[in-house]
Amino acid sequence: MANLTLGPAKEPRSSRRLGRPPKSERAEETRERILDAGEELFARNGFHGVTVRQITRAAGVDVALAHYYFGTKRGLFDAVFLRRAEILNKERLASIDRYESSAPGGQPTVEGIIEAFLAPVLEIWARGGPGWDHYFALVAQVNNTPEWGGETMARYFDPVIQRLIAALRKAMPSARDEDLYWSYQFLSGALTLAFAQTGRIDRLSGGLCRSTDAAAVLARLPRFTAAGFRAVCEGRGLLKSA
Amino acid sequence: MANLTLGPAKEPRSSRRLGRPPKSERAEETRERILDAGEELFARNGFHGVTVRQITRAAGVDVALAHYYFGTKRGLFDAVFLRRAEILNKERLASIDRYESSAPGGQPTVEGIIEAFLAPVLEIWARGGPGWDHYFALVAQVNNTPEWGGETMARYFDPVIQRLIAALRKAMPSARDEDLYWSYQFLSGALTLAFAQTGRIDRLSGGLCRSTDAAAVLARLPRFTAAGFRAVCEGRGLLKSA
DNA sequence: GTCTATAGCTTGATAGAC
DNA sequence: GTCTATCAAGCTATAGAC
Repeated sequence: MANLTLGPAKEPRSSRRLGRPPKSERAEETRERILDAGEELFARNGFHGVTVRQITRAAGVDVALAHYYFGTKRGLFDAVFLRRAEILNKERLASIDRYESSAPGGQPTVEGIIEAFLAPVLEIWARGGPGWDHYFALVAQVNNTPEWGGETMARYFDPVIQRLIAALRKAMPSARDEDLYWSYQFLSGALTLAFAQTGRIDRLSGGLCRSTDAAAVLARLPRFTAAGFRAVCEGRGLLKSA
Repeated sequence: MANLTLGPAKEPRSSRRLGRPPKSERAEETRERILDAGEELFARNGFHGVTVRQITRAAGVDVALAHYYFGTKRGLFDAVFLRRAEILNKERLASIDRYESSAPGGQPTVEGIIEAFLAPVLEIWARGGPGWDHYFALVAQVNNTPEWGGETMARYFDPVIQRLIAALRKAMPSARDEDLYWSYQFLSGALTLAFAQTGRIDRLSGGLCRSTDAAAVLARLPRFTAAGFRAVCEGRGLLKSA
């Protein structure tokens, strides 16, 4: 049934497999096929909009295997979400570190930091292929899902974001923390809606812009958000309220 | 079952009630109670995450009544979405018109237009009560839903957005249309993630900021996005690619 | 308009043979 | 590891009494 209170994944009843000790190569491939199919279908229809049967059917394997490998439907979802989050986080941390330690004149700028944060993501989006495409669309949905969306995003991504905020704080020493956090919230919303690829901008622009155009986002979003950060975090006293 | 291809609402089989001719006051109240409950539950769990039974149970009415009034589950969803969209659009159009016809010196600015566009929404969010709260969270989810989300947002909101773009085009005559549309896409993502109230910024900021703080958004989002528009739409030649 | 009753299916999950 | 078979529970939607 549709469950209103969607907690974290329950432990698989048969506790045989929690980590990742796949025996044969055939088994590992089966596991990956389920993850790939789940990624695509969860991204397209959301957690509740897909059945385990649809996923295994798309993967070309038996229903029971999904439960064998992942325990519950939610366990499968979490596995999908985690798989690429790890890669993404490593890339972004490395990029920020690299920029900070080699900033021109030893003085990192807001523009430089945000570019360093966004570029790896947008380049993966542009060049990563359909798997990444689906994954980013999934992140967009989770980011906008009340109740468990915020908790899930925090669990997987907050360390990198804290790293980003710290870097920006150093570049804008007079900025207030509330302003930094809210500005990041705006950046996050803008970025993930771009990921969602809903086709809305295609309609709105009469075909001039395309939802799938990662290069267009890369060319504009860093500039847009860096200017936003400066306007909010450096324009003290002008804010109407806290 | 969970339906992968979610088209527009099907005509109710019993074509008795499509428009809005509610006879008794009692009947009208029943209808509204179903809409209210649907609004809240759809917002919290998405279209597929809620059952018609849960909605009618929350509304304190019989299951069959939901089908009597709205035909299908999707018909109910669309009715929920439409109800407040109409109000919202009227307010925003009026606000932009009002600003344009009374701009200081007859010269509307980017900041003024965006403020005029955002203020009504954010003020309704701040003061509208829980029904509006749920509604905005629902919009956030739909906006980030691939496949039918873009189509739905376009259907209900595009006329107002075209009005906004036209006003901005006049204020920045040298801006390219692609830049205007993409900038609006970023604004839309930032705005709707703020609506989503996922609690993520609460966690991220260690309690310093609250997802529910409409005043904080009102104080920052117009400034953030106006600066973004200027940076993208007025900084010609500096863009890496189209 | 409202409710009872039910048709007809699909769901997540598991047990157990191979 | 993989598959067959199955369960209890829940689903949307409708027909028909009141």
